[in-house]
Amino acid sequence: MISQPTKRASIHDVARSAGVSAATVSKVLRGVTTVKAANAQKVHAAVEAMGYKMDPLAAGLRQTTRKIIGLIVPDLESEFFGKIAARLEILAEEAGYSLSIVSSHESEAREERLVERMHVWRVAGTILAPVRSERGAGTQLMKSLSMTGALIDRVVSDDIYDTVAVDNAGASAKVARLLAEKGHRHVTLIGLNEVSRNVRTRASAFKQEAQTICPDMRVDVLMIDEREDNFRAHLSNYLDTNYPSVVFSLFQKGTLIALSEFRRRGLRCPQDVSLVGFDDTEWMQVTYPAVSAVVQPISKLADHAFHRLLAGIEGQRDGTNSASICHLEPCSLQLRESLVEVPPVRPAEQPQVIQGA
Amino acid sequence: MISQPTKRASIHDVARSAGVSAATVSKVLRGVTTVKAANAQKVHAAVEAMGYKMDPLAAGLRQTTRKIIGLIVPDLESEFFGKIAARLEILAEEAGYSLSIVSSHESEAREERLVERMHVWRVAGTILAPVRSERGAGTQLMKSLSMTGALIDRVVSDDIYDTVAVDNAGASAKVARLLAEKGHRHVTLIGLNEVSRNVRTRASAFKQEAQTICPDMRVDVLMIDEREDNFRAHLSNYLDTNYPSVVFSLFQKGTLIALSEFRRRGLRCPQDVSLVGFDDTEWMQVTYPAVSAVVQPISKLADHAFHRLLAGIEGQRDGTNSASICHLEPCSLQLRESLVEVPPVRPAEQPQVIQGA
DNA sequence: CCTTAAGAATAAATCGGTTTACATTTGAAA
DNA sequence: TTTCAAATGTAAACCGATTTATTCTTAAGG
Repeated sequence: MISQPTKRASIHDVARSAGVSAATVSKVLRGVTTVKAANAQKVHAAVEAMGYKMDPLAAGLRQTTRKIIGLIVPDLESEFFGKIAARLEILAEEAGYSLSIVSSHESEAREERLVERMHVWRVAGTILAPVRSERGAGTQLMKSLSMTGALIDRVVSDDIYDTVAVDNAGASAKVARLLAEKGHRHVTLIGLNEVSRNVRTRASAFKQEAQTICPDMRVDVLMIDEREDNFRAHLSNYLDTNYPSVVFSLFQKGTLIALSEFRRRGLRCPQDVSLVGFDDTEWMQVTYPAVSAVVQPISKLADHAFHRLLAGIEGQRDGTNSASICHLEPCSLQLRESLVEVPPVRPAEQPQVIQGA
Repeated sequence: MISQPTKRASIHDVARSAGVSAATVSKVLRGVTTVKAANAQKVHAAVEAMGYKMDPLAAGLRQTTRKIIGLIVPDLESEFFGKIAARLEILAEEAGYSLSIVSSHESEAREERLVERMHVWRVAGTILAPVRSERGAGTQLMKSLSMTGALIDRVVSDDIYDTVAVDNAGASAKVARLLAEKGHRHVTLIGLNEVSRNVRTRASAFKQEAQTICPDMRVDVLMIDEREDNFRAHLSNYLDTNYPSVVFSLFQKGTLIALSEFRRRGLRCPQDVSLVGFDDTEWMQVTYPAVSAVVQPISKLADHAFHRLLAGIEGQRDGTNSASICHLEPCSLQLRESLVEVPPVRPAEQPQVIQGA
């Protein structure tokens, strides 16, 4: 709430003070070497003396793009995208860019507007984590505006942009093999039918792998279309008449709901039923039992996306225009107390697949 | 990865196409009324025809500040600051600004650099959530650069900037009164001695209120200086020889650790020991028992900070330079299963205060 | 019909840098 | 000492808008 009386120093003020031209100051500041050492010294002294800081936005005015990278995520509240943003911020700065973070708030319409915003801001490149998939409105607009970019997370592959995502299918298959090894023959997958394809991919990959390596494994899929609110009720209803030896939750909150539902109905975990979750988080190591989970390599995701984008930005005039790359980052499995060898066999129940409303 | 062949249309192109001057186009676009309707129509038609979008950064070049508001938070991974950022993003856009979100990654040195970045970006105002407090490096630099701003969250009051924070003391006192009412006479507070003063404020306010309204209440304070890793061990050690009727966790993760530690040692919650946490989150309603918690009014915090900042920006030339305002937003209490009336009295133990290493 | 003031439109300056095109030094070879 | 190329330096154009100072219209009043 203070009024700034003194006008900010410009590059011309520095030039005058140093006794050289503005062009020379510009060269010195950008590290161009064709400047006599004596003059460079004078410029540095002047800059120091008057505390000059150049305006990075004005600097980019003459270029076609500015030293800015755009990041569009579906939400900022989740740990996942928060970590992505935090990591990318560091990477961008190390590369001399500043990161402009915006959230589409899970709205495709907004996603489209944000893509346009990145365009008018003349960002050097945009990393888009689409609300739905690589076929959403945002990606389309990016293409039609010929923007440089990369896609991340809820994405499979694209003809134009490089894509970087977690290997959902591979991780699910790995869990399937693990559960089979541990003797589990009755698994329940729980998931939410979101706009994002991720959860569905996880489910189908699990089923396929299970089918292949262990045909006698019963796999129930509890996939709810509705809002989360009813999720617990559906699960509870299911557990009234079904007794899986292990539950594999395909989304983070489901893991928590399953754990608390076990407790509510007096099921001991892992003695009565094991639990594995997709997506690891801090609290899973402090619950009792600590929960086994698929760990998504969030930092690596960000690293890879960033390097793909940078390649796109810097190799702009690369005539080859090589085909886009589709990168899948493998997940690791964090084993904790909630998953054990299958308990002694109980009377077999009839296979059954519940498909939510 | 596509190269953009066609140069972007500028305001001059639009002017030429519409058969008027650039100045006229500028007026039409900014809604200045001294333009003949016929010309305005032509401009709009031309804009539409060539898909012109003005460059918001070039537009602000001539002004002393741009239509940008800066937001500096200590981290982006937490739900708390994620929600703050998400809310402010919406508010800023509604007011015609765009929000530039950056994270200081809990580093005061970085916080300082980010304040400087906001300055060179010539933002209209900056909302700073300091790493430490209003007396940190970032706030100091903001003052010495005469920047417009507002402080949020880890902050009490300031002579220059308006401050907006949660009423930590009030909430703690409210919990103290509630626990007293419910008959609890042995409470354990658990907290982490962070750089932020928040947790310490919560502890001392609780003690003071307890002292006042219920002098016979025993209040143990378990405040750990070290990293979180050892926290669980300290708590476990404490519970070996102490039997509080309720634990009040002063930070979110502590709530989870307490809950799981209860289970590990076979303490039934809430029958054997009640639990209340500071800072509510999604998972607390799905655990068993569901956890009672102090709900921080995150959105309101953001709303208030934003309106204070906007007042600062727009009332810039307000000669009165009214004293800064210190706003405390009250918290509510979400009662769930984990807190009950005090169980039948057990043999009294000797009062004791444990102060972590 | 002539003045004159308000109303509209615009050329040019400006913001703070970069880049270009050209001028001036410098230094080594002739 | 002369010559020419390489090394340095700079004025001016430029980026894409806004704003100012000025000119050109228009319309009311005498």
